[in-house]
Amino acid sequence: MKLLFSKTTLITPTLPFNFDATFFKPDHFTTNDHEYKKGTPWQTMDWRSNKLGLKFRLAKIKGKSMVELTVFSNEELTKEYIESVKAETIFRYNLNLDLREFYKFSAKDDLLARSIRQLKGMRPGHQSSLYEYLIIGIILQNASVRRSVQMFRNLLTKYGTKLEFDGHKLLCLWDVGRFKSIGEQELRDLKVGYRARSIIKIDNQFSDGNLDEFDLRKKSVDEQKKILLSLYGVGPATVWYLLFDVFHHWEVFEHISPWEQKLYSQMFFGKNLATIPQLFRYINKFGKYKHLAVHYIWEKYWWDRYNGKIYDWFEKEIRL
DNA sequence: CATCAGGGCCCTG
DNA sequence: CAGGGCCCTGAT
Repeated sequence: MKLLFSKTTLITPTLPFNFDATFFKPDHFTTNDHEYKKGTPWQTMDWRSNKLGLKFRLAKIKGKSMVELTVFSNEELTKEYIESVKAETIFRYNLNLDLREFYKFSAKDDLLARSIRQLKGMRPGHQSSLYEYLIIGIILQNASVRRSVQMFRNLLTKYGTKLEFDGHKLLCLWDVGRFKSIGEQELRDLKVGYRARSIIKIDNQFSDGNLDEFDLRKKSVDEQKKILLSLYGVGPATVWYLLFDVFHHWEVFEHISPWEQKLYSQMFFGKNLATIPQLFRYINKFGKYKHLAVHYIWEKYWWDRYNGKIYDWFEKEIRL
C-alpha cells in the first residue's frame, strides 16, 4: 500500500531533550516495522483502523528544539485525527516528561550521574501499543534475541501490511482480531512454538473487547498488574516490561531474571555475579525513580556498544 | 551426529 | 509451592 498523503505537525518537548536517545533505543531489537538512519526514525503505526507511516525529525525553531512529526496515510486525514496521533506520540515517547527532579535527586550516584550526563534529555518509552507489546513480550520468552527477531519477522511478513512512504518500505502490524479464526498450527509453522497458543488467546481477548489499553491506563498499578497477569502467557517477567514501557511506571522494579542479573552485576559493581538482594539494595536507592534510573544505566551501556565500545562480558551475555 | 540450555509460563501433583 | 513440559536454535 502506497501512502500518498502526508501532514506535518510540530511537537514541543519538555527540556532538556535528547532526540536520538528518545527515538532510538539500541537495545530494542530491530524488525522491518521501523528504521533509524542518520538520526531519522521511521516507523509504522496501526491507529484507529488506519495504517500509518510516521517520520520524526529534530527541528530547531528560533533556537528551540522541536520534534517535527510527519504522518503518512493512504487517505486525507482530518485535523482532529492528526491531533490524536500527536497526542499518542507524546504519550508513548514521554515527550511531556519533566526530568528535572529525577536528575537532581540522582546526582549522588556516580554511575547514574555519568549515564545522565551522557544521555541527558532521553525519555523512556516505546513505540508500540499494548497489543503489539504483548505479542513482542511473548516472543521474548524463553528465547535468545536472534530467535525472537526471527519469530516477529515471520509473523509480520505473513500477517503485516507492507507500507510504502517517504521512500521506505516497512511492515505495519496486523489488525487486532487477526487470529480469530486461525488455528494454532498455522502459527506454529512460523516457528513460534508453544507461544502460538498465547498469541491467539491474547488476540481473542482484545477483539472480544475484554481489554482496552486506554481504560487500563487510568487504573492503579496494582489493578494493571492483576489484569495483565491474568492474561494467558503473561507472567511476572512480561508484566515488569509492560509496566515500564507501556504504562510508564518509573517506580516499579521487582523482577530480575538470570541473564539480567549477570549484566546488572557487571554494570553496577564490575563483578561477575552479585546476589539478587545486593542488586536490589543498589536499585532501591533510587526510590520512586528506580526503574528510570536503571533504564539510564542500561541504555548508557547499549549506546557505548552502538558507538563501538566493546565489553567482553556484555557481548558474551547478549548473544545477538 | 546427539544433547542441552535458554531473555517464562502453565499446569499438575 | 516445586518441578516437569513446551518449541526451536545454536553451542558443545
